[in-house]
Amino acid sequence: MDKLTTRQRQVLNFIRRSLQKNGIAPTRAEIAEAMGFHSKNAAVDHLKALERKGFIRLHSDLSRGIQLLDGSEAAGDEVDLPVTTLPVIGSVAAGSPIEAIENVEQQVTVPDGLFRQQPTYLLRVRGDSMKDAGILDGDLIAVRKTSQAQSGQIVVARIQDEVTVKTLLIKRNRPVLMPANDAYRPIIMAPEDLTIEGVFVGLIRDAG
Amino acid sequence: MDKLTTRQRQVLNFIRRSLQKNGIAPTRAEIAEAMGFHSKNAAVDHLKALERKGFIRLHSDLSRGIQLLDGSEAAGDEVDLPVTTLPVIGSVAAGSPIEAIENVEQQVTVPDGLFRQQPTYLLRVRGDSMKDAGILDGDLIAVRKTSQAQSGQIVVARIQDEVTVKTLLIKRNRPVLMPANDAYRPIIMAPEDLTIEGVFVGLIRDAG
DNA sequence: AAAAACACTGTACATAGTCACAGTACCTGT
DNA sequence: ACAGGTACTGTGACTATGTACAGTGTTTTT
Repeated sequence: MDKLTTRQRQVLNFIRRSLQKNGIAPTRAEIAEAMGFHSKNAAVDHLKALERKGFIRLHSDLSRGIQLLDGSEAAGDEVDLPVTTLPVIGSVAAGSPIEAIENVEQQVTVPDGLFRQQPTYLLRVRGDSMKDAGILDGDLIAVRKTSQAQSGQIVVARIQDEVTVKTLLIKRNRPVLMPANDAYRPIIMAPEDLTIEGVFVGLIRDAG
Repeated sequence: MDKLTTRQRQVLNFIRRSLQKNGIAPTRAEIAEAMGFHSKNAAVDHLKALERKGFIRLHSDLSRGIQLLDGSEAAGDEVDLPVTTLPVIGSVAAGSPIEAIENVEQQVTVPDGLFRQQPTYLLRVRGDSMKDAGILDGDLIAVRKTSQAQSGQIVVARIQDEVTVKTLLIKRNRPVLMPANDAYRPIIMAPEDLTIEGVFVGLIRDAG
């Protein structure tokens, strides 16, 4: 589906709102009036563009024959949207599995799809070693559990008994954990000492 | 609500089916054809009866202006978890109210209480002027709408027709909008040129 | 038994609404 | 520099649609 221009989105939103409020699609004239056009044909042009881009379907010679094609239906107002409750992991006790119940600080529910990759758990960040990557002390990061990660990804890693968040780089076959803060040093490791706990897929910050 | 006759129920059901299937109400002629009438006016009579009994509303002189009133859509409205669907505001059109429906890019549902202060809307951040505050290009920030803000808060402000996110400082009774990026300059303003649209209450980032 | 509602047919007309044609202006990518 | 998309204004033809008026016969309610 093609991208819409601002104006086209405005028209689409007006149609959607009309449909929701009145249960009926607007006419060209109504669109023109709502948008401030002096000619109905401005609306016609937009409708053609919306149809060409696959957002609506126009039924020819049919009064108010505008049908929305993009997911959000006219009638179906509230669907039970799928949500997942994720554990928030606070400070991780040395040596314990990261997801151990003891480490669960609270539960936070997030709607599925909030992040393009579905997270497995949330981790409360301690310290500012990743502040230049926009990850601050106290932030919740969404983590997808995996033991695989690629160079360049931000990962949750375990070194011996400590859990840390860093950017993973692979240099000359050796993993390097890069902080995003000049005050910290890269950590160069032997592959066997590094355990990837998961990859960073999103972030939630509460400014209070 | 009065009781319907068998025939009236059939007509109502046809309207409902039509609406569901085509997203648009039928005309008198379509009803007549579907029911086997030889005259449109048979349909008209039924519609009048349905309106009188409170099942539909007819918009006069309006093509396909049949609105269902019975609580068919009320069903399935139950939410087990308190969530709020917030509009995501993309680029804000010059001069338009920030929350204007035309600016809405998408809707995102967040559970109540995810942020300590309940946001009014989400705003997609453009540019990196706040990167040292951990707000990056493309992030969604949660904004609580208010015209009041205190020195030190991160605010969504409007200067003439432009909307921007900055830290608000009040110095010698003059508002200063501070970026969090050395490449940008503080904006010192006359109080009357500054409109506070809301305050920053949280942030959501999708790392994809 | 009469009134009122139900369930239609049939004609006619005004208006609501779509859509084609013509034209202006701006902006963007090649 | 040019083609094509975007974003409109303006006119007018033609069609779709709603609705009034005038009937016919049947069933239900009072």
